[in-house]
Amino acid sequence: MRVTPANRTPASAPAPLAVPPRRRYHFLSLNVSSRAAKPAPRVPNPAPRLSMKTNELREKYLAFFETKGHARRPSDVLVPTWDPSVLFTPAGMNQFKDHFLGKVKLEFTRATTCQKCLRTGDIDNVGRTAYHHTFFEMLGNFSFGDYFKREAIGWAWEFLTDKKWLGIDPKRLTVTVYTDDDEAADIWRDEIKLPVERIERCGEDENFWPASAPSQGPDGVCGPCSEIYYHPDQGKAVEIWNLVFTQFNRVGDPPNNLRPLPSKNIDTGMGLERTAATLQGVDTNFHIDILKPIVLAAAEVCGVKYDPASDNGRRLRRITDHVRACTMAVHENVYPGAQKEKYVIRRLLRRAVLDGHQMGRSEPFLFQLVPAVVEMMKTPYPELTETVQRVQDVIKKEEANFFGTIDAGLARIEKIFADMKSQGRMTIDGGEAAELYTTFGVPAELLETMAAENNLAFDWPGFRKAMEQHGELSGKAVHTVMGGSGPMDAIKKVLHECVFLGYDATEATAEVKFIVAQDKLCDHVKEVGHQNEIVVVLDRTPFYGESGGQVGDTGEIVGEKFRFRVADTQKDGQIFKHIGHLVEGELHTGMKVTAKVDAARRGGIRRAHSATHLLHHALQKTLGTHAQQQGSKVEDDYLRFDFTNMSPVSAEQLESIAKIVDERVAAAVPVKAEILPLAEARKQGAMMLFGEKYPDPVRMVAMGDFSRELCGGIHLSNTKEVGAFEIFAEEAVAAGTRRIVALTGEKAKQHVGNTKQALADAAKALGVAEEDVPAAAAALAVAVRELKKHGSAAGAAAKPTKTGSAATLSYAQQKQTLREAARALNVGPFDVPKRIAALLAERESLAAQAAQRAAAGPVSADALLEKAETIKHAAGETTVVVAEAAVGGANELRTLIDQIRKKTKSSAVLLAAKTGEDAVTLVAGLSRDLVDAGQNAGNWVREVAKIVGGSGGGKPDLAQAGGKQPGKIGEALERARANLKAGLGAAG
RNA sequence: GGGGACGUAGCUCAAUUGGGAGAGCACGGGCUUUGCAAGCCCGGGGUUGCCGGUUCGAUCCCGGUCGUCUCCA
Repeated sequence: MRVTPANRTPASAPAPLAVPPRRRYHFLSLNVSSRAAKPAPRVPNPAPRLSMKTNELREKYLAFFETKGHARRPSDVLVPTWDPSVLFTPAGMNQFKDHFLGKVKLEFTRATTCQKCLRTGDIDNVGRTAYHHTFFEMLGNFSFGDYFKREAIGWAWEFLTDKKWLGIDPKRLTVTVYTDDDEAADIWRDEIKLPVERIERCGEDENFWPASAPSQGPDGVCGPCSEIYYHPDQGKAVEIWNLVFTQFNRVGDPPNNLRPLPSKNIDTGMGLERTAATLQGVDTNFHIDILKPIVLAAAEVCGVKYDPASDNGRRLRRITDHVRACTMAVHENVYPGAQKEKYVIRRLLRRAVLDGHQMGRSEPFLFQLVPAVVEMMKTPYPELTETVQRVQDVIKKEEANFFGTIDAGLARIEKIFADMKSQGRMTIDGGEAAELYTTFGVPAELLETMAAENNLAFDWPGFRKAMEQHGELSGKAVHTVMGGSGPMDAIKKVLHECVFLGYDATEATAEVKFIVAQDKLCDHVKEVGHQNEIVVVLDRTPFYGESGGQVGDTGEIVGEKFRFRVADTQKDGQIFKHIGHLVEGELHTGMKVTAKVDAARRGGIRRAHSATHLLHHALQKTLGTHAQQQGSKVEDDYLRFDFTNMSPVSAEQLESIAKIVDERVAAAVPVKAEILPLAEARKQGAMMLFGEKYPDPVRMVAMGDFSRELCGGIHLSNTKEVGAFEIFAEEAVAAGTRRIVALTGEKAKQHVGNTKQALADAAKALGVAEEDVPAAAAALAVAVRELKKHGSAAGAAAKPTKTGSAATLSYAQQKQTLREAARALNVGPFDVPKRIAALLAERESLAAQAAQRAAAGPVSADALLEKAETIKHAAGETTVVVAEAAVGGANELRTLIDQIRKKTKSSAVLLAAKTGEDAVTLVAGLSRDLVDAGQNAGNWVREVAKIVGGSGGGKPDLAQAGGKQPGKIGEALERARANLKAGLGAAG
């Protein structure tokens, strides 16, 4: 007889419905096929809501806690850029960190959420097990110093078992509590009336948060927890809800290191997919109502049938999980990339692509699943529907990139595997793995998986070492900047910070605190060799140290009888390093000095930096909010700005961007910087830049009401001071990232002048109106090409017609015209006049040569054959042509030789041409029979070339040579005849 | 910013120590066929990304540059 929860005897010990064995994760073995073949036996009292939809569960949870006075809050973003401690939101409590710590004013003390989460800790299990995901949703209810264990436990039980809510049979549930937590255990036993044998006490590694906190730490807020398990008809129990009671502050190591918190908190987490799976009676999360359709869509796109127990079944589940994670992340503007959260997304995407590749896909397919994901997820997250196209574009592009290298990468991998087999090696070399990764972008984790499938080990230490070397090699140029760790560490221990005065001043008095020369701390220096740089550290400084993309200041530090030229300023933590050379006198620590920043250069930097913010604003306005900053470099009236955009920015868009910036400059808007709490800045809508770790409080730079950015840089006081703004270039830096280079102030004005000048010069050289420059330039290039190829150009002499309508072009048009001309000539814009001059000269000289040849008359094979002589030798009879031919180059000589060969049975031809004032080209050809007889065209022509001061060689049947003395062609040809006859042993 | 790979016909790719730039597909024309599918014959199409160096001679070697991919910072 089957034992079901309903007919077990609670009295027997050990309790048949015991809490499952302790494990960090609980999941069912995925044994779907046998289950499918044999329907689950009837349960006497099946759960009444066996078919509850996931969306219904999510809504019920939130609604239930609303009835208990909770504020329903939206999910926080998947990638919380405001929280530098995590890459992705790992749990529901993350957005309430400050609430728990009492750092923010509480507008509510009870909250409930359904949070989008992403974890990669168990990524290898995804698809293989029933319950592992990367992306998942977590339901939770939270108390910030409000209710505690009694309510948390009571409400959890009510929600799970009450017929109005989930209505789960109480007999299917068991719980665990922390070993010391009598309070929780008593509530379960006395108030919930749960039999004691269904309450298990567990140690700190399982029922404490963070795990093992009491003995091992970390210090900080922590507490015991209580987990609720669901016992299905078959298989293992599932942990569906974890109630965390944060009631302690851990200080130091035991004993007596857990201090009670004045206000105790509740933090609970219920896995949405996992609970849905139990309620829907399916044995893997991937078969619930919001995931199964994606699995099936993946199967269709991949052209396979979904067989849950097969390899492909596992691959399809992994694809389902990963494409859902990627969709949600890309929707939030987290694109696949090389670092941090971007790399995580890239890895997920590539893993899924590899799965598809193994099922026979060779073109992007994941992007086709985006609509299916959105369809399943749009009820709780309707905003997903607005970005489907962009998300698909991004995913497709990344897929295409990887498909582009995957074949080369896989070919290499196969070769490695084959080599290893033949050599009997069992471990993938770390160096090879690193090369594969750095060249083809095959993530090491992927290679490791593939190696395992071939029963090969993976050399992780070797891989890491190789990557370290790669990193050193790549970073070498950067790291040669002086100031090793030794002296700087010592300085930081003594001097914690250096007061920065540069926001308000470019000059200040200060005291020399440290001098570093030759990587050693010095009390004084007097070098004037200027070989190695010296670092000076002051107690206060107006010099800006390079950070946030803004370059370091330059200038001078002067004092009594000395002058130190600052070539660069770097920031090491809070210490400013003035790097440069002593150009006069001696420098001692303790000296009173005056630090003077190069104010003109600083002015240019300020213009460029404020312009950067205007540009960012204009980009977002023109291209959309996805055009977010990816990095920038701000120098003296020069800026580089990288941002997210999938395609090149069109000329029209660039014009619009420039126009917006110009308008903002003309509007003369004040620029204000203020220090305020991070949370407040976020509330005011400040733009957070990727990858930057913001301190709290932060500095926010605002321009009017349109731009708010967190920025430590130095800005203008009014946008009008930017002066001129000129976009210099737009280019790609990486897939999905574009770069705009722009100039401000003087440099922008100069650039405008240069552009106008270059176009004017080009027009003058070509003798056409400015607007006709691109066409004329293209025609010129074609003419030169024709001349080179055919020795004559029909249209070469025809000058482009000069249009009388010299309509003055606007500057934007001039810029565009010059760019078109540059593209036609394949050079940079400012090289256009130079290139045109070079082409004109080349056309001139080619035309002259052509004219010379034309005067000498046409050269034909027949004409040459008329002058041929026939010689008899041991092997037969050969037609010999040794002559000068007035042609343009080796190609034409070869053509003549070919023609002679076709017209004769056996031939030996050596032709010479004067191909320049002091250049001779010789080509020799022998017919097959002569080659077979041991003759060699290479030797023949080489000997002859010596006479005209050159050398040569080639293949036995055709060879060429060159020389420098056209005057000796006649002599050379004599020798050629003589040598040939001698070689053939001719009778004469 | 640095390391690596790649860049050849419209597309996919070849081209032995440096020695005459090719194939397949696509395209155009013709033939065969009632038509289709297909087959056969012929043909057009190239700045070997660009600039420079070495060399008698560079797709090939070297330097630089641009573009794409990739990794590191």
